Formats: sequence, C-alpha cells, structure tokens
Amino acid sequence: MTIKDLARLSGYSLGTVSRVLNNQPNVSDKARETIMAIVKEAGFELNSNAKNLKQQRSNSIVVIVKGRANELFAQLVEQIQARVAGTDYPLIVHYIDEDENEVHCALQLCREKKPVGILFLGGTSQNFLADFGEIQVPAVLVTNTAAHLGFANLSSVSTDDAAAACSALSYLMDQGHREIAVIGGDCQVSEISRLRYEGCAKALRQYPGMELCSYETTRFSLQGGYASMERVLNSCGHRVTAVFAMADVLALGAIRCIYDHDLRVPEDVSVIGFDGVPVGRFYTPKLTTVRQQTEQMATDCVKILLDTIDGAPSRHLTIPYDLTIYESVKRLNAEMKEDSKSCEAVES
Amino acid sequence: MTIKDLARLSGYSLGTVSRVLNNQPNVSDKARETIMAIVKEAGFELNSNAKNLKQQRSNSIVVIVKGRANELFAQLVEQIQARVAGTDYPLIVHYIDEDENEVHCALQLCREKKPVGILFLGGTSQNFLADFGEIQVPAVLVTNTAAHLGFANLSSVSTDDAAAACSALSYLMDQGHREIAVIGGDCQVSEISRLRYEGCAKALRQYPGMELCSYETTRFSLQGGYASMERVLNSCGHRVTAVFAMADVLALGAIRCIYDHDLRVPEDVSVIGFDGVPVGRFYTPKLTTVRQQTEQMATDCVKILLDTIDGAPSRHLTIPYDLTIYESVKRLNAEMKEDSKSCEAVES
DNA sequence: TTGTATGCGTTATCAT
DNA sequence: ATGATAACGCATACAA
Repeated sequence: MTIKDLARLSGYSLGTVSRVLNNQPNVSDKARETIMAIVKEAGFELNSNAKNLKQQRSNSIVVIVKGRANELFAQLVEQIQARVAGTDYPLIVHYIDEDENEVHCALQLCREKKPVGILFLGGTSQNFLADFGEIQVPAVLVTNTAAHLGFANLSSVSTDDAAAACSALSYLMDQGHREIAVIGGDCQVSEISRLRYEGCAKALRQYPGMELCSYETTRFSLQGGYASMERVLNSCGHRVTAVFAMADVLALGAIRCIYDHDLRVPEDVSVIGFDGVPVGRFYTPKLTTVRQQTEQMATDCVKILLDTIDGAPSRHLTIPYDLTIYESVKRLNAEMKEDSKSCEAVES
Repeated sequence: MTIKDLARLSGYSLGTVSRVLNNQPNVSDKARETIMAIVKEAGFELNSNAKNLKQQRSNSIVVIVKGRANELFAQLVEQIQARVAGTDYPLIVHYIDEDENEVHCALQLCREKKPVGILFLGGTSQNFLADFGEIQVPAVLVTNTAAHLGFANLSSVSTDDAAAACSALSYLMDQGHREIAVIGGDCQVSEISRLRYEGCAKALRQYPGMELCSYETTRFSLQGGYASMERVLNSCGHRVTAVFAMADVLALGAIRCIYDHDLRVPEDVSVIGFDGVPVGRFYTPKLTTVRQQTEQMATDCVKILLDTIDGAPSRHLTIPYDLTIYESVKRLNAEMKEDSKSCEAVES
C-alpha cells in the first residue's frame, strides 16, 4: 500500500494525498475526510525510507549511550523515551562501550541516518574538541557540561560534579570522619571521575592537613565496587571510617564487601554514594547519596534538543543535586551541623 | 557524499561502485581497490534510506520491549544489542507499556520500517492469536512460549515459568515453611504471572491441605514489592514465615518492608525471588532466587532469529533455570533435603 | 483547491 | 568487467 494506491482509491491525486498526510493547508475538508477514512481503514503507514530519502534527513533523534552497565543512563534512556514518545521523532538508541569515541560514532550515524538531532549520554571533552566541529545538527551532551567547548550547535545538561562530590565529602567530614577512602573511575579516562575527584580535593582543603586514605579506581559496576573496597580494606586496614563511592552501584558493591569482612554499615564504616538510583532506597541500610535529578535532566535535555531543532540557540544547563541523607553514614562526633546542601539550577 | 560522487571521483560508473559496495562479483580488483580507498578516505556511508527504499525492506531487526521498568528486559536488551552488533542488522528498539498490544505495535512498525525480523520481549498469547497472522517476517517471542500458537514464522525462547515457580515454592516448603505468601502480577493481565501462579498451585498440591496465606498482586517494581509486603503483613499478621516474590525487584522491595516492620530476613521471614538480577547478589542478605539465564536467552533468541531470517524453520526453546540458593531463606525444620533442582534445556 | 512532474540515493536489469 | 537507465515511495515546486 502506497500513496499511489491511496490516490487511486480516493480518486484524488498524489499531491493531494501527500498534502493530507502531512497536515498541510490548502486541502478541502472533503478530500481530507475521504482520504483519512481510507488511511484508517487500511492501516496505511507512510514509508519512512522514501520520506526520509526525499527530505534528505530522517526526522529521527539519535541517542548515544556511553557505557552499557550504567543504571543512571538506563533511567535516563527510559525517561527520554517517554518524553520523546509524544512527538513524532523516532528515537534511535545506540549503545557504545565506555572507551569508544562517541563523536566518531555520531559522525557515522549522521552520515548513515541523517538524524535531526543527537543526545549524548556521557562523553569526553577531548573527543568533542577533536571532531564535533564536523557535526551539523543540534546536539545535547547530558551529564557533562559543554559550556566551555564553544560549539554553537552543542548544548549541555549536567550536574556540577565537582560541587556535588565536594558536598558529599564535606558531609562525611562534617559528620566527624577523618579516615576516608574514595572509590571511582580512572581520572585520565573518565572526565566525570576527574571532576568528582577535584571536588573531593576541594573539600579536603577545608580541613588543613586532611588527606584521603586511598583512591581506588575501577569500572562503574557492582563487582568493581566490591573489588575496590576489598583493596581499601587491605591497604588501609580497619582504619577507614568512611567511603565515598562515585556511583551508587560502586557503593552497593562496597557495602556488601564491608559486610563480608564482618564489619557493619554504618556502625563500623560509613558509605556515601552518588547518583540516587531507586534501589538505594530499598537497600539496608538505605543508601545516603548525592542524588542526580534524572527526571529533570531527561525533561530538560529533550526540551532543549527540540527547541534547538526548531532553531533556538544552544543552552547550557546545570541541574541541581541533593544530598539525600538516609542510613548509611554515621555521625562520629557530637557536633550538630545541618548540611542538607543543594545547589540551585543555573543557566550559564 | 553519494555513490554518484564516488563514481565521479573514481572514474568508474555508478553500477561498478554499487557492486563494489555490496561485495558483488564481476568487479576487477583494481576497481575494488580504487573505490574502497576513496570510501575509506572520505568516510563514506551508504544512505540507508535510499538502499531500503530500493530493496523494499530495511534490513533492520525490530525489538519490542513490553514494560519499561523491567530489569530483566533491560539486561536482555543489552545482551541482544551486543550480539547483533556483530552483524550488519541495525536494531530498532521500541518500548511499549505493559498494557499495550505488542502485536499491533509490530504490525505498525512492519508497515513503516519493513524489518527483516522481530524480537518480542514479553507478550501475551491472546494478542498473538488475534493478530500475529498478519505478520509475514520471522519473529521470536522471548520469555513466553509460543509452541502452542502454531505460527510457522513465530519461534520462542522461554523459561518454564510454571516449573520454575513450582520449584521456588517447593524449596520453601522443603525448608519447612508452611505459612507462605506470594507476591506477583495480576493473573488476568500478565500471562507470566498466571503461569507462575499455576506453578505455585502445583507445588502446593504436593503438600495436602497446604494453602497460601495470601496472593498479593502489584506492578513489578520496588515500590510494588514494598506495598504488597505491607499488605501481606497487615492481613496475615506475623504468621507468615516465607514469601515468594515473582520478580527480584518485588523481593527487594518486600525485604525492605520487612525490615521496616522490625523483622529480620531470613530469621523472621524468608524471601525467595525470581529472575536473578545482579544486584541481588550484593544485597544483604544475598537474595535466594530462581535465576533465569539471560545470557543464554539472548544468545538463543538472536541465533534463532538470524537462522529463521535465512530460511530455517521456527523453533521453540525452553531455557534452563537455576534455583540459586543464597542467604534470604532460612531452614525451619531439621530435615535435610538437597533440592538444587534445575531443568534441562529442551526443544519442543 | 487540485493535479503533474521531478528528483532524492540506491539497486538491479539490461546492454555493451 | 563495466556503463546506462529505470524504478522504489514520497515531497514539493509549479502549473492549472
């Protein structure tokens, strides 16, 4: 079934049928009715290949997800799906490994699929600086800022990772912890890890002489968290009173490791995570964490992309985070200090 | 950049360029070399819209995922992605709500995208019986069996849900539990819930006079598990000694609820789950569960789909499950009974 | 308001 | 082994 058949069946011409199908003006109500009736009756769908070929673009939005085992990205994808479903932009979700180059991948997909826009879930400044210039369509980088990169067609929606990490570590120190280990990614490879590490460093400077017991790097996974915690306990012994994990999955892995060493959380070792994944609230103990507002990020990145597709200028949004205090961090000192710090959404 | 440009740049004609790009015979090595060099140099990609339009089909595989918040499906999608990535079939992943009709969705996508094959993650016999006949391309239903439906182009890869549930409940009873509650989905709506419920019923018949304390239905989510457990504790009081949750997310939600009632798992209430999601092994207690072998399911469904695309007849595979015994179930009696039951892979 | 004609980039058929 | 050309289904500029 093609629009040719539709034309034949309705008695109208190809042009009129096409106009009806695209909700264009200059069509009589009668024609519209007649044709739409047949469309409904026959369950007709436009051939997207022909449409896209003709229009020289595919009307679809490409989502490039960097890292498969990332619960935060999984949440984001789900929510982005839900928000784009209302529009008539089909979503093409493409997963790549953490160490692949997301911009190269985007370039290839652009050539092949000619999308109207791109959403990057995760990414590295380096890669963008090197090759993003070749990309013509509007794009939004999610979870990293792109404000400093200066591309006219690249927006970003991100959490202030440094500030958030700083806030997490400050919270531990405010609770009296001085022997702290941090678990995260390789700062050379993962920009997010680097930013969070810098946040930690900033927090440490507030307490002169304060140093980390250790910084263990790993992949962002439950197993990674477990293994890193194992190394922390081996190298620092039972001196450590608190751990900051740069992702909730790491925190959950670490907690299980702590239990397996016959220690308790938070009585013996406190743990704070990062992300705010749902399962953290159903853990025992409920995970204290720096929550990223995924719903907000999803809403905003979709909105910005749609706006920029419609010609709006690019924007760079910083999404607020919350220090979500539950049960996995113990106060060591008597000092009572309310530190439910959270930053405001700012536009830069 | 099109094959026209490629023809101009190489000095060959459109036909030759197309033949080279499609690895067809009857091309001189020289032409192949010259043209491929330019392709590589320029990073040329065929326009899939034009290709698909011409070929009257899209070469892509559609994956229809029923239910967004399903960790098991998320795992499957990830693994299917990985396995299809090696082929040159692009994957179109389409998420629909639990209560949408997956076959209608497939029909629409077939008309629009003309895929070579379809993967259904979740589905209902009813919907398939009603409308699957209209679908011409090979398809595989994953997590439900389609053996009894009798469609020549519909294969299936599934766990024996009834047997697996039976095995879970039997395990609880073998451990001495007699006051058991079950948490799952609405048997009217969810075929999987119905099968698992039937498995429970079968297990109960092994112990004459044995009845469930209650069967609570809910959505498959952490919150759902928590809320259902709340209802169990309210209606059955503290009589209940064990709970079978028809999904690990339900089990994790339930465990947290039990803790919040100042009861311990498994000392006061035992919990057994279903699925075998990774986080279960990092929980405290480690979750005893009926593990579905997602890697196997992913591998098999992709293999079967590719085979049937190549003309092989449809197949119906039952994937083995394991009773994975960890820490969340306590033995109430002294009776020592090894029941690490697991079924074998069978072809029906 | 409607109809007609052209071309998008590719594959495939035919001729050379 | 290669080149010319027609079609795939649609949107759109132009004609009526």
